[in-house]
Amino acid sequence: MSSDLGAPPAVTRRLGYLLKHAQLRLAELAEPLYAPLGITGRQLALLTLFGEGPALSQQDGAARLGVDRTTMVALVDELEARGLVRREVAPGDRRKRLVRLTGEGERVREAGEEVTRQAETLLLAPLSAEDAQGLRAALGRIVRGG
Amino acid sequence: MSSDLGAPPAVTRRLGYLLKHAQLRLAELAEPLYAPLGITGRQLALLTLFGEGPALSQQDGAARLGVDRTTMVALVDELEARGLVRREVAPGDRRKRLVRLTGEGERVREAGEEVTRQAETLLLAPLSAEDAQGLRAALGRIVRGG
DNA sequence: TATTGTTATACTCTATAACTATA
DNA sequence: TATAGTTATAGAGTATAACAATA
Repeated sequence: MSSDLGAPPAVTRRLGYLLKHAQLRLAELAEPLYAPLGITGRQLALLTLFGEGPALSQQDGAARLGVDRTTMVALVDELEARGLVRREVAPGDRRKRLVRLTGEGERVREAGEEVTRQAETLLLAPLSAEDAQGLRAALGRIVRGG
Repeated sequence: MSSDLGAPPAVTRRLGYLLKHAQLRLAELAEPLYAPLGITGRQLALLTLFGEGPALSQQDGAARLGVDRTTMVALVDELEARGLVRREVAPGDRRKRLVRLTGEGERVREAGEEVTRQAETLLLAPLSAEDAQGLRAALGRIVRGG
């Protein structure tokens, strides 16, 4: 009883621990799949964000992602440098920059979303389809704020 | 259809997004509760880790938490400076430092774990008891690596 | 006056490399 | 030679403050 290193440690039952490590594991699974596309998971999230629905300004995008608008500047800079998005002055308000995907950005987004599905499938592999769906739904409700 | 800002955005259905924001929300709920104890959530996780079972060396602790051993040095430094833990040379191996909670550290750990339960309860409030349990179990299985 | 994007700057978190002591 | 802890340093990632253009 002195080398009881296999005992279930309470830290690993904390939600904070579980959420952090689930995220780490997802990143581990996903990054190698993104690498061939030449983008990071973060960048793909941005392509997904700006690629859907009506064009968003940088600030709209920042708000949705929960990051600061100054952070968004750098993120959009990266994508613009790779030719995946372009900035357009908003017709109605010349202060705003609408972020739009280029043709190449659109292609990368589609390929990336397929890869995201693969990574999520790997992460959720230990769960039944039902439990996987339940996990996603539960997280969604938590995030949208009880 | 130009100001369709309420449409469900695909980014927010990605597991990466959900996990990150669930974590952010938990931190939001928990940090104000930890503040009166004079510790951060991170520090409490360390107290929980080192407070249970047989004493762990810094490196053992680092491995369990999934951080680098150099990171662990700084984390233990903080707790030691607050008088919550002390380092002891391991009897069998003078290179190792066993991290043990002081009496004060034990008191803070207990208070902190109670607060952690409260924060988790707040986070899980939108879920039924059954779904909350299902979420914890699903995350556990994912993290332990299916 | 207020807001959007931008820049400069600083802060936090974490890891890599190199050192010391022990094994 | 290898391992545990340590230190110095550097790299992400992010935010705050101040500025220019526009509203």
